[in-house]
Amino acid sequence: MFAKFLSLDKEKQDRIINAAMKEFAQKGYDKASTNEMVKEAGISKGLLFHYFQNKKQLYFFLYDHMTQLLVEQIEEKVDKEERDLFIRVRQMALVKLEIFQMYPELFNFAKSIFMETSAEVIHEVGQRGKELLESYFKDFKGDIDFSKFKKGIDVHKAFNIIAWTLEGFGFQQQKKVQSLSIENLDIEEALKEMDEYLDMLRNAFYE
Amino acid sequence: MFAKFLSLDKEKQDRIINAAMKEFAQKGYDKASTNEMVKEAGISKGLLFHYFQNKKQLYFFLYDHMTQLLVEQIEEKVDKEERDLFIRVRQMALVKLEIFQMYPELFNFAKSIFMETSAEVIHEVGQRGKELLESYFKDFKGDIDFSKFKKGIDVHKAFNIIAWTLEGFGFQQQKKVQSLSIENLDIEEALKEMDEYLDMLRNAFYE
DNA sequence: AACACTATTGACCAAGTGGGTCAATAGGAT
DNA sequence: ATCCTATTGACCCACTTGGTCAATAGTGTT
Repeated sequence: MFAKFLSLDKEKQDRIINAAMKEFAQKGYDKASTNEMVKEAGISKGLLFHYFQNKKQLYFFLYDHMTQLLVEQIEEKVDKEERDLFIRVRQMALVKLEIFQMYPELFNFAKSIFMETSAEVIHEVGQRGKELLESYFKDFKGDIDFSKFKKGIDVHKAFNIIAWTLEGFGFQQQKKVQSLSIENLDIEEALKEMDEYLDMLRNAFYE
Repeated sequence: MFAKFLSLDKEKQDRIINAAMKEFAQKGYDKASTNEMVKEAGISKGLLFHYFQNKKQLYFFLYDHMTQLLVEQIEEKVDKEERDLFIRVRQMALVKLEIFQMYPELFNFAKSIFMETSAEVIHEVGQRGKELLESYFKDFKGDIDFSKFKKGIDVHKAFNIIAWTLEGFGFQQQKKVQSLSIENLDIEEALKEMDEYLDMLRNAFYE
């Protein structure tokens, strides 16, 4: 169904994907403008509608395509046998970083889907989202080794603190990239800093 | 200049303020629709433009009015002599909670201002924002007692972890309020939970 | 050169929405 | 009755929307 689009050279594909995700993420389905997308992607209006029948089809193409990418990457790069929470969390962060470098708008797009209120798409979004996200989180909770935690620590709360810290750190880095122009963010440096945060939390929560 | 508006009964004022902040926060200045605002507030289009000359004036009224409220409340309820980081942070959280109960959209509105890109308002926003936010954060960093921290702890990072945890927790509670209908959130319960998070972090970082 | 075939453009369309206006009405006070 | 203000919502025109389509550019084959 998207054979024409998928046979484009990858660079152009990605330009279109990123432009569309950015617009949908910022404005929501209804207010997102296909005009803005084509301007940002540097293609003509006609071309976008040559590849995708209409706005809705484009939206769900992005949804499915990006979901697939996410699942693939997690499957490939996260070791499901690893039982240490911090190592698992770190692996997830690496996956996120890698994807972010290719599709900087993907996570904003994903977040925006949760907040979507448009009557046009909300039903179908609801349907597709359920299964996937559930299986994804069940996988993750899988079998973490909680015996390493100090006695008396509420592991659920500890997990939240770790997640929120990573989220906050990620957001901070994202803003840094946006302000300091293009990809001259020192990734090594950022990872080192992230590890320092994780070390602090490991010392705080592990025996 | 806004005498007419300010002499309205407070309930109606707040309905209008909340509706406008919500719309601006969700869509950004340009795409925010005054039609949506009046629909949400339950007033007529004409009335809104009876109180405010135009959209821009409304926007900056909200900006100034909410800034003032925030500063007042912090001035009143945060003890500047208190040198313990956790106590100070908790006081700030209480201020935030109180404001949130009256203006649930205020913090979303504030966040949206930072991301505003509209040519119409961006310059003036930039100008007003600077002074205020700077003085606000200088005040806060004021003179916290860092001697209570464990040796070897990076206090800057510790502060970030605390801030991100509070942010994450706050966001979680906000979502809970939105989904579980109106104000039947148990505030006592929420505060207790927040204190448990703060206790965990105090144990982690203090000697 | 001539032809075929696809990729790509952008002017164009009808429908809808935007901010803002204003004559008309409702309500209350005197 | 009269005056004054608060409030309404139909209306205006400019602009944007998703989507179309005839025309053009580009590429390869003969």
